[in-house]
Amino acid sequence: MVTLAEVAQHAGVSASTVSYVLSGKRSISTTTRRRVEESIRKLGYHPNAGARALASSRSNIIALMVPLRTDMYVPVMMEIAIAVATTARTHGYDVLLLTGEEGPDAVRRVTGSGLADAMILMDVELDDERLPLLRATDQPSVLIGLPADTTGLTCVDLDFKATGALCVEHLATLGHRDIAVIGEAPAVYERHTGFAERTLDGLRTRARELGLRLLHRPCEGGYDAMAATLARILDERPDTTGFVVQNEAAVEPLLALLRQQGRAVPEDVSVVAVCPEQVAVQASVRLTSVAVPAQEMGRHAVDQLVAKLDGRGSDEVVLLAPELTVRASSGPAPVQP
Amino acid sequence: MVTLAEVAQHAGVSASTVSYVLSGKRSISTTTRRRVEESIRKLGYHPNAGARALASSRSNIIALMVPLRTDMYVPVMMEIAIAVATTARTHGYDVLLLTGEEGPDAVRRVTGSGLADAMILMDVELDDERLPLLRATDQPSVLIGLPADTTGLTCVDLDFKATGALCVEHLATLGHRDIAVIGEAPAVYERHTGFAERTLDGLRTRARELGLRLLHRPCEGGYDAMAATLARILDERPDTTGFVVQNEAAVEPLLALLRQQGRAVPEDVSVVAVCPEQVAVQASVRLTSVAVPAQEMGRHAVDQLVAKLDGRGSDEVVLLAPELTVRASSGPAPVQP
DNA sequence: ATAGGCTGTCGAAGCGCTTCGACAGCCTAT
DNA sequence: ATAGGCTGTCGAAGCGCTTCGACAGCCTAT
Repeated sequence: MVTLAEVAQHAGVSASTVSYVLSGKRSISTTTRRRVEESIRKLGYHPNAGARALASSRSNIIALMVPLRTDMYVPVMMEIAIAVATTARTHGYDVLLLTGEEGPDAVRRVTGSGLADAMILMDVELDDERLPLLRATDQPSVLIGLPADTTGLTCVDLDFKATGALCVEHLATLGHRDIAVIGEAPAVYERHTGFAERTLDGLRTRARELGLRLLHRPCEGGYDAMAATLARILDERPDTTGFVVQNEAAVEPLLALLRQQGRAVPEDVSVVAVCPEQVAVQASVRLTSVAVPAQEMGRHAVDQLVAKLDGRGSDEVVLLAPELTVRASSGPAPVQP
Repeated sequence: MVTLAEVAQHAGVSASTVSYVLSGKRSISTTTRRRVEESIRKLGYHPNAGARALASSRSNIIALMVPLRTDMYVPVMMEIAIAVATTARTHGYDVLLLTGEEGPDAVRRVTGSGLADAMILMDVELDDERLPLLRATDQPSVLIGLPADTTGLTCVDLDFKATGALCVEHLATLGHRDIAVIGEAPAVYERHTGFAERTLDGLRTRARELGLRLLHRPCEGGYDAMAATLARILDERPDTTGFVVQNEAAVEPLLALLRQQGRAVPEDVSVVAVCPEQVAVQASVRLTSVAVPAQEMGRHAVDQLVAKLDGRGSDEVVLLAPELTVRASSGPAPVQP
């Protein structure tokens, strides 16, 4: 492995000069800089990460904690993770992948060992046990998701309350009066993952304001669960003409069931989904949807974190505004017979 | 931050003694060890990662290169990534997440800087430009996937040729004579990702051996593309009764289309999928399928890598045997009218 | 003409570990 | 009784960087 000393010797300068060329922290004459850069290139020099971390007490690494479960919103997670890795690189940072498995210990380990300079936490629960640790340390962190108490924390998330409101508004505008919400699996609500409850809050609040009737039913993914849920909904509210689906795994089963029962989309019933763009576009009916802006969330989280690391930026909660894209699954409510 | 020197002072021993307690590389008396461990616990000591890496020239980090594209086999990728992270932790390693974006430069950077001790590469293409670099360096690596030339490389993958053969055999046993393969998107074949071609090879070879007629059509995901592909297949081979689907995004559209055309599954046509378990189970018909053993691949790759890092293990290609699970989508071929 | 201030470069110290050689003190074999 | 070999511990060197203080050499303002 090539060292900085070797580069210095090759260029005929001192080690510190090479270091300053690399960091730009002191001015270096153009001729010297050129010579050093040439030597770096010729020798194929890469600064030793450990030495650099030790000397500067900066690892240039961002830790990303992803949920261990692989059963839910996986595409969104993956998209965020990749956006984080890509954006981090543009700022000169690498990304360390941690699973939620270690829990709070992971936070202690990372902050204690200087493995990473900062952390991004995904899938934060309303009352997450890692939060006190984050507040206690001076290592910057950003949450993707919104816990119950955000004091002293920086968070990025989609504005799920506004998302819920937006879905209801869209259906209301089209004349739908009875709306059913196909929610996430019951387990999601039990874990108190904030986004599900916030969406529901937005849906309910706006529905009340607009005088609509709203029915909410959690639903496991898959065909059988969806069939049971749909049957129940149509028993309870036969006049339902608008559906809001938040569970990706329920989207295609719902469409299949509606088709099977002779309910045409969008002529008889309208469907609005909260899901990644790809799911909306590839579904058997192109879905009117609010996209979860996974890439933007990942990018934003890193930008925030880097700002903090540079001494800029501060604690704040950023809620990204939802955007509803109208596609082929929603239309005017059928005229009452 | 607590340092090793502070622990040493607290325990009343020298720094090297603490180091040896931590590493176990020299014998330490039980009393001393207890005392040191107690001090470590009390002070909440975590070894500084940079200092350790510098002194030992070992970072205890494994780099994982994931593909940048987020448009394909995402759940599989994510499952592998999480299995890698989890397994690595059990061996005391952390995982650095790299996207394919940097290409070969990422390999140079990692090996040159000592950022990681070893690498795992996912989504390796048949003639990947990173391979020469891997062969040239003495840093251990494992590929998930199978390039054209595996000399000097360690690879882990599902045996896709056997997978193809297994699907054909299953349908043949049930009496199907005309089989159609819904393949991956054309772009996948153009990129020469090995697995698609190897599956096809297995399908064709076994079909020939068993005297079956086989039609292969690449297919983009989604409903419209699937509709066009299916129409074409049924025009060309109206007697087709067996389908093998490799593209996850085509599964549900295919089932919907078959239903729509009045072809019952499995009474009229049988469907076998190559996809993650979850997709097979949650589909509108529970699918007979060969699962891609993502977790096992990730775990195996790490185990191999750690063996190499410990001086055990050697270059070899491990192909995991496919397993076909019979579910509700396949049955005896219909009796000829 | 000269003081004072830049600009560019160097040398040395230090970051927090690991690891090597040394050796004190004991045990065992003769 | 004594040589030789363990066992357990220490001190020092070194890993490859960053960063601080020092200062030579020049320029500019008076």
